[in-house]
Amino acid sequence: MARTPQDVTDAELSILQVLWESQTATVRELTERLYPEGTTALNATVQKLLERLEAKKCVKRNRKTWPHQFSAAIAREVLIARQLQTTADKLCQGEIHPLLTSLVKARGLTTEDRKSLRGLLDELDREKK
Amino acid sequence: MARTPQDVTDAELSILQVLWESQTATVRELTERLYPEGTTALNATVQKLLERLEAKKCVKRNRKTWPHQFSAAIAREVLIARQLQTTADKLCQGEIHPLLTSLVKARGLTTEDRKSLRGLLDELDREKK
DNA sequence: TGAACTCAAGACATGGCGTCTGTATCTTGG
DNA sequence: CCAAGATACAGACGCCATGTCTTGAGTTCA
Repeated sequence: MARTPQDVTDAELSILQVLWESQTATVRELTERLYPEGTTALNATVQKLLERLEAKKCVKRNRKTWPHQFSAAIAREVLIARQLQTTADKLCQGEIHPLLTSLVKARGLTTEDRKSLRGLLDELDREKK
Repeated sequence: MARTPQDVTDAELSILQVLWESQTATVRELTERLYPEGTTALNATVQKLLERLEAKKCVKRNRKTWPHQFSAAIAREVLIARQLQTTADKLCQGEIHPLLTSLVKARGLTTEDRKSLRGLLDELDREKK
């Protein structure tokens, strides 16, 4: 039962979080944002994380500018969907219905939440008919 | 950015999967089921995994019987809910609505799925009114 | 009692992941 | 054009989570 590497790790995710709201950033900017008290060695850390994110196609790098500009190459929604599928695979043999049931039953759904959900369902019904 | 241990690891989950369908099992039974070709050393592996699951309160052990009988102490649904909350925390600041949206938009929802979802929503509306 | 099985505690190994070091490359001010 | 400072890149390092194994003690039954 070998361990399976994670899709996007915690440190990598923290970088994506910043990029999602900043559109674009340099290594220095990211470092200052994520490690305000840190040493300059952390620049290399951020660089490495970006390198790995780039390999995973989660980040785009613009090499034309100096210093390089980084931006997210994957939407938060895609990561959410991927993560949900992973959960479904591990716990429900890929079925997503149990996940839906769980979420709907969870406290925390407001009346508006339910209304907007119904709207989504109606849309699906219409396009599938 | 220290790494955080997992809730239930893959190997641990594979044990729970068996317990969920068998109700109860011994170490030997679990080992034979999970590692059909394995050596007897794997009995200790399974034992260790059970020990950790017990510490996490995911497994109950009946010490009155010999050999000990193990059973799941946590429902699959609870683990699903927990995992979903973790995803929400990491990717949506704890909001679950984005998860719902993602799941509903994903292909794979049948007409019956949508119908049963509506039923759930109706139920909620009724009890919250 | 002795053989076979089970339990328990700890050690071990692999590898993921965050971090750091050292060096090459680029840019800018003088 | 050169020196100084910043950035990029490759590789190494170290911690620890996690799956596995070793050893020795406890239990059952013929």
